[in-house]
Amino acid sequence: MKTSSTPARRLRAPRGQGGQLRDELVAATERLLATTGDEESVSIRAIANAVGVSPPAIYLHFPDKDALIFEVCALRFGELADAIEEAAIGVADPIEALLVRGYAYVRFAVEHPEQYRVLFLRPGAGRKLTADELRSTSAFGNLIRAVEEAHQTGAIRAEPDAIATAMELWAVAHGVASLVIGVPDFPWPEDLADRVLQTYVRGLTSAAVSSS
Amino acid sequence: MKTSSTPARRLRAPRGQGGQLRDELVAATERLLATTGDEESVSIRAIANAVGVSPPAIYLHFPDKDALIFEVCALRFGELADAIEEAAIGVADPIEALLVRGYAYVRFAVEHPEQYRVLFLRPGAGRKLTADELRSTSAFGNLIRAVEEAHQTGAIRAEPDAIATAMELWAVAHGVASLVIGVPDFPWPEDLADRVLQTYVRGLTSAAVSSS
DNA sequence: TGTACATCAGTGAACGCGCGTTCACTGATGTAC
DNA sequence: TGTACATCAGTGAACGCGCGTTCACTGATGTAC
Repeated sequence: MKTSSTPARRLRAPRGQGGQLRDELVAATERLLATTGDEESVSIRAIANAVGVSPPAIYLHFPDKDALIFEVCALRFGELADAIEEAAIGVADPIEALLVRGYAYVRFAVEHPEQYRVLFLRPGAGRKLTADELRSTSAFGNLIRAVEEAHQTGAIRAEPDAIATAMELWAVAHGVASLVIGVPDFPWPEDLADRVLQTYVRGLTSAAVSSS
Repeated sequence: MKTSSTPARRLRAPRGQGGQLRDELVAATERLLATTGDEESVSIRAIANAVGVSPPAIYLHFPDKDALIFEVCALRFGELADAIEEAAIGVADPIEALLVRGYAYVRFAVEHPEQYRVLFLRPGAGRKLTADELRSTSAFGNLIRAVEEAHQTGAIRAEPDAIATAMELWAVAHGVASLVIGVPDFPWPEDLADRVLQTYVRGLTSAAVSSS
């Protein structure tokens, strides 16, 4: 059963519209990544076939395969950031806002496991993500601000600072997301993300530990 | 620079000792996985070359490549379980025991990132890990017992039960481990695992929430 | 108003490569008669 | 005590495959004179 037996040759773009194919390539790559979930199995030939174009045509718009994959990852990362912000809109309580962000993060990951895998779980996923880049990313920056807000209202502790606490929150949400994605056959409870995030944030709200 | 230019042909095993090569194949595969960190790049040819044997010799001991990789994963999983148990020996306080288990888990993962990747982060890693298998695994079973102990002494809440709480603890530890492995260039604080686990367990120790 | 030319958006065939696996074989060693 | 034979632990060469990428090319379309 060859599912890709439809050549469906694409019409050639008119004179000035060469960049049009570029967008279609990105879209097709994103789609293929979503269905296969494995960067390795998304081949230049498969992408070209999905768009209805010959493999070398891709090199008119991207220097190599890595550049194409990277662009798709960047797009997905933006979508993840948008999904989180959208979820946090209009949530007044700063604690609730933190929880809602965490849920949105996990939901995005579980609903797009293959893309999440490409973003954070594939070998060398974060290789290009340096400290400055990540900190300037809207997603992480927004989370830091949300933590600061919760801290300034006295709702949570944030030690030693908001950045460290944001990292911890990220780790907790990432833990639920990547575990559910990585071990999918296990009967994870529906409310795993809720419980973990609530317990963690409760740990942040409780009085400072008295240890030395 | 070909590092594998040493053929170093291995001596043929004596008559009854055919299984000897089997062990050497497993050891070499484990070693290669540890250095490359990617199952895809650990090829039949590379394994055979590392042992000093021809590629087809592998098929005298394993039906296919998957069977060999799976056996190596199972071994590593056992080592992870052992490392956790060893760390928990002699820790009387049940809360401290939970924390110590979490640290040991994260430490194992960070010290053996490639093996951890093969165990839990590669595509299809947990595909073969069904609920019953995992529950009967010593590693997860021990964690459940540790949670029960902490619950019975009144040190923590465990809702709805110890199994669910064990899953949550796993998710939290896995979060730190896989994030540090997945985004290695980010300046993670040294004590990220400590802080996350402590905060989470503090959330478990605090009084039950009053929400409806 | 016609024509030579440049440009653009691609195509078709082929490159070398490494992969997992198969197949027919070899040669030492033990065993039966 | 010698010899034919079975078995065991491998080997060497080759299979078909899909991969990323390159190279020479095509043919429609706009532009300069």
